[in-house]
Amino acid sequence: MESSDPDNQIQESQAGNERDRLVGEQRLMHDRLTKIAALRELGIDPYPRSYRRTHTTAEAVKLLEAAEASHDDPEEHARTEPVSVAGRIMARRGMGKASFIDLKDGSGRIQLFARENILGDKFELLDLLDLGDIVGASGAVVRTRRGEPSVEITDLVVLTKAIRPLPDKWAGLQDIEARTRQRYLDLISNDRAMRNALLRPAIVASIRKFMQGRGFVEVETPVLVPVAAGASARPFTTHHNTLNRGLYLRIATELPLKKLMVGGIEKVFEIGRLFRNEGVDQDHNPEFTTMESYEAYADYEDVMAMVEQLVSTVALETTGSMLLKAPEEGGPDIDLTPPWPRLDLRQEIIKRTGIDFVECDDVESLSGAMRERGIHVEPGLSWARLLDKVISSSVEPHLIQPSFLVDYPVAMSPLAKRKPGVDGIVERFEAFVLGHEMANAFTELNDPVDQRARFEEQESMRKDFKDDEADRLDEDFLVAIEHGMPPAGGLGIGIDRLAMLICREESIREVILFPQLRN
RNA sequence: GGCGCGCUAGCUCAAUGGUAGAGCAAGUGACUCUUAAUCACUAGGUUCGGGGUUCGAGCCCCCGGCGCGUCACCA
Repeated sequence: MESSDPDNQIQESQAGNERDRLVGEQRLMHDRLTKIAALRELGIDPYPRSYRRTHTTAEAVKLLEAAEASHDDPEEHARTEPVSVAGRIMARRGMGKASFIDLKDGSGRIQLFARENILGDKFELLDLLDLGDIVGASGAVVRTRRGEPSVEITDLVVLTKAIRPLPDKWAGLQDIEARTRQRYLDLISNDRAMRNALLRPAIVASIRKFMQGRGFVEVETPVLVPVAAGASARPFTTHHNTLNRGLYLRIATELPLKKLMVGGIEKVFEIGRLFRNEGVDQDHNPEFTTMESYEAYADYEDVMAMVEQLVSTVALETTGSMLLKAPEEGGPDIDLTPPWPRLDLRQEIIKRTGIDFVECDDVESLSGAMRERGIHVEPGLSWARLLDKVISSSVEPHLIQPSFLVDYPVAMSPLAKRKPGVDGIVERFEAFVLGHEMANAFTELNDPVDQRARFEEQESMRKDFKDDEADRLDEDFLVAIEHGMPPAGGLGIGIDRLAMLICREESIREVILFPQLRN
């Protein structure tokens, strides 16, 4: 470091002055950039193009355990063949002529044990390393006196110098805004964030496997659509320049999938992103993921059986159990083992509120009954929207263990088939766990004349109640089913909600890597 | 959108209206089995932004920004 060249000394002191002028994060970055320059001075590239590792950290630990298991001389310590590992420096404990480094990779962590007498000149490299840097290290895996599996390193390679510091090594990143805006820091420093990030794709893979195992064909249908139909929601709008026409982002995949039913794909499903131009809160994100499936010749009883099998199987595959233990923050254990109770919607509403929607069959009587029971009534809502409110405020919160609400009023369900022999009721169910709706399904309406009438009713609701979330008439779809859609059972299941359940997270933000923030 | 809460060092958090602090991270030094290493020293602040009240504001008031919670709606 010291130099007899006076110019050099002046430069060094100027550099020192420059450092003194810098404050906070600027100085932290300056120090790291200075180390990068020093590495280059030594002919070391701080960003080499690749590194050949022989073992992940988890594999290295396993290797040591195997060596110890086949080791017969208790006097001598087990020692593996040399390995090469790579990862991010998470902590460092310097001991003068020895140093301990915690290295983290995608599989776990391992300690690096650096000793000057073994590493030689390379020991000085440690002075140029920082927490957050990515390095490669090689050497035999041994166990230290304190029992920690460690790579006793003979070689150390800088793979990436970081120029910004990591979050607090103990507390991690706490601020929810920073955790979502800079999810990479969350993933590095919070184990639960990484667990969730990996659990969700495992859930999706498991769903796909389940559906494919039952002979369902996965398809992709358009995100950009001329009519945002198939559900009750406000759509996002966009514009195609060359075609010079307005388009919507889809709010459901239901109608195109049913067109494929007409076409003869008898078991079909799609896992995809939907977009709804509505609020952001603990369990709503404007873009979210669903799995929708349609099975020809099945009815909603078949679908109910499939849903309880699907959800319990996915939980078993991804967590090893159908029993979801309560998280540390508290809450009930959840048992997903089938069968789940089937609860008649009408009876459940009566049980919780005393309101019988068969008697309160118009807006006046229903809103009156709601007001009597202290349920806030927004003026100008349709009967269907009012009843939906009764259900979500008075029934859903009680559905903690998995259960099905069964048989909905036709006014709430424009795409579901009427239940034979029961006036005003359709064959529809929703699945609930922890008070959240997980799935919505019905025996699909395939009578084209009735379907057209239902759409027209929705259109008039849009006008009469200024309900811009009412479902929309899709002429192309009606023409399709006028050619004959087989009887079918359909399902929509919220992947984000399912991920929340299996991750035992209360907020949708914890299972979406980059959720929408407010404003 | 209404209401409530929050925003202080890179990170995690303190601070009766009265000199803005600690731990981690950083820098210097000591240390060859540590693991939230330890020990000594050093540096690091537009207290989210703007206005106001006050002798004096991180703290009280007003306006704005961002976030969270809650109410309403969608899965």
